[in-house]
Amino acid sequence: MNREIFICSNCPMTRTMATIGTKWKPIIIYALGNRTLRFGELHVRIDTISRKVLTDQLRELTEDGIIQRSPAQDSSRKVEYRLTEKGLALLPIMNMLTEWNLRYNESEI
Amino acid sequence: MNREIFICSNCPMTRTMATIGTKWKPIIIYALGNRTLRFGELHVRIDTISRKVLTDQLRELTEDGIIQRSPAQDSSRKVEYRLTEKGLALLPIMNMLTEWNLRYNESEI
DNA sequence: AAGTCTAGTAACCTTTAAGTAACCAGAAAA
DNA sequence: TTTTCTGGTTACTTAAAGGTTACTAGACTT
Repeated sequence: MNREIFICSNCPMTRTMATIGTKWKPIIIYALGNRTLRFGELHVRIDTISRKVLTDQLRELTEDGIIQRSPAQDSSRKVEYRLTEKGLALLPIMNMLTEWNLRYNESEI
Repeated sequence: MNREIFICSNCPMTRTMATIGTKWKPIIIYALGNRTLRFGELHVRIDTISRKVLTDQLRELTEDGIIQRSPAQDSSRKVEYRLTEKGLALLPIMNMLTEWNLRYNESEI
């Protein structure tokens, strides 16, 4: 009965990657930070993403409860996005990832 | 001169994702943890990955300095892998990610 | 010697996330 | 009225990560 072997096929890391492990979600989360931004503002900041993909990813992040979409206060056609509490809890982790990368992959000696 | 706009197309998060943002790397790092494992042991733990992809990703992680590959001490044909200091620095961040996921996506109320 | 183990490798295929281009409709501005 | 803005949507394509299958060679075991 060797059930002690750690099986990672459905381990916490695998499940976590299934939720946020796409190319653009971490970048969108990072770009939002603790600001509230309109679609267009996000698109300017992440200027290499297509509007299609940005739309798709924003919708998924909204459905997953990581960001919140609401009409902009000064306009009915503009919408704005911001991180929810759930999303904000991710931010420091994202920041730590970038610090790790800065330190280990980008520092010049 | 509006250079204050934060452009994320080559921001820290984008660069970080370029280095570790693939399907299997975070999972491999998590599965290794602070252990030293042989190829076959890793494969048992991540049992849904193909040997081809495991080999590929292990080689990239080795080239990136995140893991270290060395002959096993008790055998010349077996090789073992472990996280480097650089890789170990990632581990707590990975753990935090899974804790986040556990708390926000998997908790039953 | 034959069979098994070990960590791959090669050739090719599949999947799907991401990308391209064109279009849309309502609201707002000129 | 026309044009621009805004946040999409649609139809299709592309790229590449990941997967499948078969094979390899040396080391080890029977």
